[in-house]
Amino acid sequence: MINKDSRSGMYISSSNDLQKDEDLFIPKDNQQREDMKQEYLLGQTQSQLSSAEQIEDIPVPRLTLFVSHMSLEENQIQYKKQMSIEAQSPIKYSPQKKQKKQVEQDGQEIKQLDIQEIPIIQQIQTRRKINKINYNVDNSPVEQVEMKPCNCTKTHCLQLYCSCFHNKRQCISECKCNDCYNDGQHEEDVLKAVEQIKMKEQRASHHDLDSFDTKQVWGCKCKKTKCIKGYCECFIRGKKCTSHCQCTECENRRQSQKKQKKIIQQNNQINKKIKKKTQVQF
DNA sequence: GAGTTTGAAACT
DNA sequence: CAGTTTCAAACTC
Repeated sequence: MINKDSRSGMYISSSNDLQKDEDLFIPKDNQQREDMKQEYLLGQTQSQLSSAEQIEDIPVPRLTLFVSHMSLEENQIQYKKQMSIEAQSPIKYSPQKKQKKQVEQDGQEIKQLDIQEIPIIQQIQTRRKINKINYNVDNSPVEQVEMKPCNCTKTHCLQLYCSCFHNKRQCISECKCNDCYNDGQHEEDVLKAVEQIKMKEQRASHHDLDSFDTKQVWGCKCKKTKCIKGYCECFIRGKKCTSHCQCTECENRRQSQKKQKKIIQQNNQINKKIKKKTQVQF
């Protein structure tokens, strides 16, 4: 069931998913916590993480190591007691506030060590600013004015081709779309279209894909553009391509540190050569 | 701004 | 599920 928020114009699933997510992070006791963890991990490994290779780059799940420093102070011994490792889906992992609250509840100082490699966020964010087109890639609040208008001609702005529709937004006055149904006056048609897409998702997808979640990236299939142009789904979203992608000659993959070092060395050598040449010429 | 290219989405 | 078509955005000139 999908409803529409009258203030934001966004389409909202009325299921109690949020509540369920909330529950995930407030386990009543250790046993319950353990059960949920096992259940979640089992689901992940069976449905999505079929191989170690797949785990390499994908955004799911996020593993968090909880370490207790309490025991350290008590015994004056330099050791850390591992409490648990928890898997957290990128959609479901709790924001920092929630985690802090949980720490307070436990009455212990728990330090979180993210096992997942932290990406170079700054770099991505800079590029995001440049490439931020119609997709609300970082889910930041976007004013209607900031949205790039669409130009749909044939789809009544009721298919995922339409970036406004895809972002769960009504078309704006700047849009140059033809015969637009995504204008707030054809709510029934819009809801029908949304339902239809959701139905298709359920039938086709093998994971909990949400076509309307533009933060989710499940891999591009770029063939010619090396994933470094605006045609690439991953590139647009400021993400590196992963093993989910079916792209060819990709230049948007995370390189190993060794490779990166090699490239830097090569670049330095080239720069040196160029410097030498220019010095000789003058 | 028009025409071309591209890859996602939709269709068969 | 794979191949094809349609679509709108990105890109080029």
